[in-house]
Amino acid sequence: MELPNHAKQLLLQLNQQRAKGYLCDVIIVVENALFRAHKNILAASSIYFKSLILHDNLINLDTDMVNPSVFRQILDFIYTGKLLSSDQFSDHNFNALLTAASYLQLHDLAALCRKKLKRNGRSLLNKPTTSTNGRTSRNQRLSSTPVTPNQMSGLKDSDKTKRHEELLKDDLSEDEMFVRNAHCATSANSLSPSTSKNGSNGSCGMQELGLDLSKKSPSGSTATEEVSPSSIPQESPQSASESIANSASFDENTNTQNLTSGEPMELGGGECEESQPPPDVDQHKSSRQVARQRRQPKSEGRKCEDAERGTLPNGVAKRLNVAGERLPGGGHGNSEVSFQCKDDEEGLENGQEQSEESGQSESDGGRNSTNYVYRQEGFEPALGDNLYVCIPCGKGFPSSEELNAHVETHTEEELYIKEEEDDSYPKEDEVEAEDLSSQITHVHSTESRRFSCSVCNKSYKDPATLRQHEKTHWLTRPFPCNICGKMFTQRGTMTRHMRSHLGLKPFACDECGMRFTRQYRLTEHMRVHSGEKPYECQLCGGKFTQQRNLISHLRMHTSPS
DNA sequence: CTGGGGATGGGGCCC
DNA sequence: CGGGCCCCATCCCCA
Repeated sequence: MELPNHAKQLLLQLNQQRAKGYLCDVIIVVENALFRAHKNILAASSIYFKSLILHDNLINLDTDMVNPSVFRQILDFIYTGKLLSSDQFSDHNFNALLTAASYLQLHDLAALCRKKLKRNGRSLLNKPTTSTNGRTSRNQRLSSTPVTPNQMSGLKDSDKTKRHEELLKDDLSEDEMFVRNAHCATSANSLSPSTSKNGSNGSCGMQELGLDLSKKSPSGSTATEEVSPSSIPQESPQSASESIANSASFDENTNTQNLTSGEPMELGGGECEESQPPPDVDQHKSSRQVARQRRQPKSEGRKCEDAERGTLPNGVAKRLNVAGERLPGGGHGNSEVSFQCKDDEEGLENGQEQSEESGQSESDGGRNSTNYVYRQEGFEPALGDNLYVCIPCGKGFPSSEELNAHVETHTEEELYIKEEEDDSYPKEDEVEAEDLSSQITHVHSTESRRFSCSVCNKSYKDPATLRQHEKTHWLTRPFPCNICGKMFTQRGTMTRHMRSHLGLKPFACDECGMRFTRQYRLTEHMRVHSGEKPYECQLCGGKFTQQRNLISHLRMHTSPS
């Protein structure tokens, strides 16, 4: 007994899920575009994907072998078994597809392309011929003898680059080359409004953000062989899928990115430059790093636990639910959408309240749980595209910038939160922490701090800093994360947050190759190698490499136990 | 099993 | 806008 359409229906469902980001657990980065997908599907389609996604949730494909538009077609093919017929399927397109399919070891697709090219009478796949300019088409040569990623990675960089250049020349039409560049430029502009405002300078936005995708998940097959610490994403599959799904959810709601099936999420630019080989850090790998590699799965589980307990960043936790609620098209209610950890027994039926409350109380002490507007909270059908809502007046705005501008038109009295019960600055734990910190550092002199906050009386040296501080009292957070939607008061914090989404760690340790999202972390880390312990406990003489550990230690001294 | 220490990640915020 | 520091939270190791 066999259901005739079972496989077809299954694929259909999976493709729909992909379009909505449901249960997607891997991000594929192609140039500046992000694609979400399901690991199982990719693994079932290609040995190459299978090996890549085994250790990584963020895959960065070699941009010389595949470009975003081609990869979109490929992804569609993987999920549907069909190559959409359209005018765009020129021979050039099939060549590009063939190259990419070979690179990704999608043998069926490669065979289809070869067949199509052969049918068009232009295929030189099986019998290399001389092209009009007398050159042998290296693309076709490659296609007939697919280069496995391992083979490719075995090439010297120079050879690889050369080969890529050859492939590019042969595979991509002038138009495609143009599109690639234009794509880069436009996506730099499609970065968050704030970033795009700064212009792209002809480079892709990632670099402006300090986001180096190639460093995160190097192209080629390195991930298939040995997983360097840097290639292990910090993001659990769970959080990755949350991010993607959540991103999709409000993309669909806000039409800001207008995702369609397989359409790349315009992250806001990527590197136009050729992907760089990963730094060879394996031989420097410390035992600790190896240990960390080992425990990575556990830390993923930990994030699941965090989600359960609502200790994930509030925006993430919240969108986890919102994504389920607000997906358009009906039929995708909460019951169908589940981004829970697989071992989550408790479920998220009441998870929205949990994540909203506990999630925020964790990181923000609960202070902003009622103060700040999240886009989803402001999302009402009546608001249309004006999803950035000002709480005091209820007006909606299409962008954070406009909301920001609007907020500034309010008077201070309107803007500041009159919550006497919560405005006991500093809070108790802050006082305690300050007591501890005061044992290490001295209190700032207030003499030169002429500019004081009218809300909490904190004083600052210059008006700009005061203004920056005052924004922390605002009702809104003007800088949303493009991936999870979490809002931030400072753009820099949001940018930093984005790095954690993407597992981007631009700051590498020269000693062991370990990578960090922040320079300061690297500085901190370097003391591990130098053995420097500049922080000394005045009570017991204990020395520490990090100030925070000294503070933690001091807490041990001062605690009643 | 427990507590302390080492190390790391993420957010807030000031400079 | 980046750097730096503070906070909290967490993990792992080890005594």
